Amino acid sequence: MTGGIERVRKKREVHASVKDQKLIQRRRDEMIRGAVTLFKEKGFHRSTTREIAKAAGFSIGTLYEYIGQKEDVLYLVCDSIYDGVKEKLEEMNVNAGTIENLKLGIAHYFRVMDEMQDEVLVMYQEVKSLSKDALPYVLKKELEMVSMVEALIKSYMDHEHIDYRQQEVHILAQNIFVQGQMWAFRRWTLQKSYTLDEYIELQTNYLLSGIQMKAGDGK
Amino acid sequence: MTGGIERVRKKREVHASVKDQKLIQRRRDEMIRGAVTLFKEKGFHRSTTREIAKAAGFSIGTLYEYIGQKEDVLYLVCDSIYDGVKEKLEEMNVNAGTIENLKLGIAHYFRVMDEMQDEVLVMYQEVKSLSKDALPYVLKKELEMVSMVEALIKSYMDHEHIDYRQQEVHILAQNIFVQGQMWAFRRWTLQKSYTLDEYIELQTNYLLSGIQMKAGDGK
Amino acid sequence: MTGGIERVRKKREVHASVKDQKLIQRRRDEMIRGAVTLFKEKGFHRSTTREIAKAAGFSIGTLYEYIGQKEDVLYLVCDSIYDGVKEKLEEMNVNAGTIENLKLGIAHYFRVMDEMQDEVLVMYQEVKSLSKDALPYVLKKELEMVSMVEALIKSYMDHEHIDYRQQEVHILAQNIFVQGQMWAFRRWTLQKSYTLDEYIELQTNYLLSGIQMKAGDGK
Amino acid sequence: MTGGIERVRKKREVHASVKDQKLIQRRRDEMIRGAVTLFKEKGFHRSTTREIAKAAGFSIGTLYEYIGQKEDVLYLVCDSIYDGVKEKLEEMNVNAGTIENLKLGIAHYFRVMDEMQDEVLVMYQEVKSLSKDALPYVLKKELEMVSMVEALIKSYMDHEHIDYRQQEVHILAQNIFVQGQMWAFRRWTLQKSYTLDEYIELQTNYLLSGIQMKAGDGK
DNA sequence: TATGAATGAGCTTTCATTCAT
DNA sequence: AATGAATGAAAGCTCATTCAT
Repeated sequence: MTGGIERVRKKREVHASVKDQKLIQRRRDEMIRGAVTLFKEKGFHRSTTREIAKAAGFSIGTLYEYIGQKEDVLYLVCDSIYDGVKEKLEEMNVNAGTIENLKLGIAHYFRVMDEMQDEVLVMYQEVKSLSKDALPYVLKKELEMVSMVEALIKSYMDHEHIDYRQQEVHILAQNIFVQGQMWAFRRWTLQKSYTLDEYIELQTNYLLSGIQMKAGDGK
Repeated sequence: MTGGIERVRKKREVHASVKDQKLIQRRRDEMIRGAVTLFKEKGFHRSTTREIAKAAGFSIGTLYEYIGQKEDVLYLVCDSIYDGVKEKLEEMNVNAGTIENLKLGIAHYFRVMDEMQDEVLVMYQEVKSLSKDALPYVLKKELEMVSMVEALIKSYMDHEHIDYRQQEVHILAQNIFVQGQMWAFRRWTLQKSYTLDEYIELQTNYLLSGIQMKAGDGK
Repeated sequence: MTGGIERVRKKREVHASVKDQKLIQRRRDEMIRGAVTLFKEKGFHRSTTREIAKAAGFSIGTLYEYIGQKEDVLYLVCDSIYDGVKEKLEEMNVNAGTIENLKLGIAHYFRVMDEMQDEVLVMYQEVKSLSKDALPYVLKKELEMVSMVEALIKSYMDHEHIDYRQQEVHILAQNIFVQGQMWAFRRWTLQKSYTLDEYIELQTNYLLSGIQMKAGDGK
Repeated sequence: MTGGIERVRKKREVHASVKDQKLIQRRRDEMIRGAVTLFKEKGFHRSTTREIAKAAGFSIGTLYEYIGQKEDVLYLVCDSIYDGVKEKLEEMNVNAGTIENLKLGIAHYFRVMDEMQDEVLVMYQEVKSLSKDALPYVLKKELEMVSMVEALIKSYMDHEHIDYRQQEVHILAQNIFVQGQMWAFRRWTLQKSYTLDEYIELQTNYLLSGIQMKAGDGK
């Protein structure tokens, strides 16, 4: 099912009748902004193309000048959210490898998830609606993000000369990644029990205890 | 959005024209079985009521003798999956409180998630399609399941006289719970890297290191 | 383009959701009747599916219970017209081989074309709108009709022991066939200049002079 | 429907925003050339104005500088094809009235039909799509062409002092005219059975036998 | 209780036409 | 004179739901 992910390179092409690339970018941004709001509220399937066009601020005819089919909107939205998240994550470049750095990195990731929780929610509820065609492009991006988390952990472990197995670091990265999303998609329960700061502290302590135990062993 | 969860008591009523309760139960079971297969493949929105009826083995007219609207099928499916999971979890009653017991409990939960991964996937991809009306009933069940995990941890901690804050145990339970689902809904990447046993071992070690560090502190 | 005609055997399948074959036949007959009237006036392309449904006396939803796509209506119409023409032609079985018989046969064909001129017109204006898929089935029927005319001529020639080349009889049959249709699709000019009887007489004389000259030669 | 034909005089006006008549002519020629190719392949209704513009080598905006509505393209195309056919027919001016001349004239007409069979096909498949408004202009041209054939026959008959009724010559002209078109629009069957030369010979023999029989009677 | 034909609101998508640049 | 982005009416088609049998 996902065997083709590794081979995915370029972005998926979305058909546009309009030729002006600048304009395409601008209109698609408007489209995405509107669509996120809409999908947040009603989901992709319950949103009509007319509603999407309206939310974007143009007519249905114009919408179809910039996409080939309804699904393209979903792809553009997912793609854009990933880019947004990735960009925000890259803002904070933390490679020093100290324990402080690791903590900061994790906290930063959780805060990004908090800021973009609507988008994260939309994406997580809707990716599965993407066709077999578009899915790999999005999943590839997700893996890239997990890799970023992984790099952060390795940077720390290398710096501290902690011995680790690739598998362990990988699963740890996945856990952190999912716990970040959890804050968004389980907010109906989590955000009633914890503030963001509490959540960050609890999860960080917990994550680090796992890592440091290892560190204790390793030394 | 979910403020009403606590007040939810009875099951949500699903309209049926037929009176015979036994028959209702039988037909709905057939319906659910067919629907799960269908939703697994095409999702709720892309499945038509005709397809659901066919998969269940009866006519569209008959389908509507046992439900009020299409969404009811989704509700029944989600409800039934939760019941299924819960039942399986309850099969293994592990309250001894020993470390072995905790490990067994966690492993058991992960194995149940593995066995029912299709169902878990369906549920996780589709709950968001439930109306405001039906959602609370389903979320309530989810909380019950988290509570089961929580109880398992507490039982261990109490037995070991480990000091803990409610908040910590709660987040731990949520983590375990989500990690179990993760095995199902991130199988596209996880199940390429790990066998179920590896996954269980890695996650258990990791979870316990967090807990035991605590234990070390506590004593 | 038409290389596949010879291999066409069964009727082209037109999708129907309804199962009752009797009902399908009845509804399709209603549909065809309405559609012919409509196509006569506006042509296939300018007629909407809603108009077709209305002309047939049922809703758009019902229309699509009996066809798979709009084009199927055109196919059914063309198919039905051919069947109608063929049936009428077969009513008069003229194989005696006398000159009187030949004349009667030709006259009968022209009269059928006159009776069904609306249908003939519709078919001639719209066959080209059939997809590559459906066209062969219709062209095959046309060839069958030309063959009927051909048989009529041969029957006469054999009876009169006239020597003929296959090619000549074939082209003669094609001419008669087309002259019959001509009465319908050039009615805007022909029917202003001639009554049907005049037309029949003129064309018959003309056709026979060609044949009989041959006969004179042959003897 | 066609009662107005006789009163049709000037060409139908097609709206143009551009003033320069030379330019209009040039652009329309480009347009017609492109459109014929397009209509040949997909028909008028299935061709979009964008495609027409593209095939003509200019933008959709420019297209509408030279026509008022889509249908005008069809009118221009039909009109142009008629002009083309007529021009070719007039190339060979055969009025000598001899039997040779008649044969040559008929053969020439058939050869023109063969050369322009794509155009003939397009025209015959699409005239019916012309509005009530434009049709008379085109039908008038058709009658003119039938008259040319008629003149050819009369010229022969007069020269040979053959007695004829107007009606007979008229129907004969119509037959020849239609047989020429037949070569184009029934090519799917005719051109598999005959070469053009065979077709010409067969039809000519046949036509002449009718005429000469008459001649024999007449004397 | 079971059936499936009938319905029509509503969906996605197209495309002739306009008009500011 | 030329362009092409914008428009929205209208098209084909689907499908949840009803109801007579």
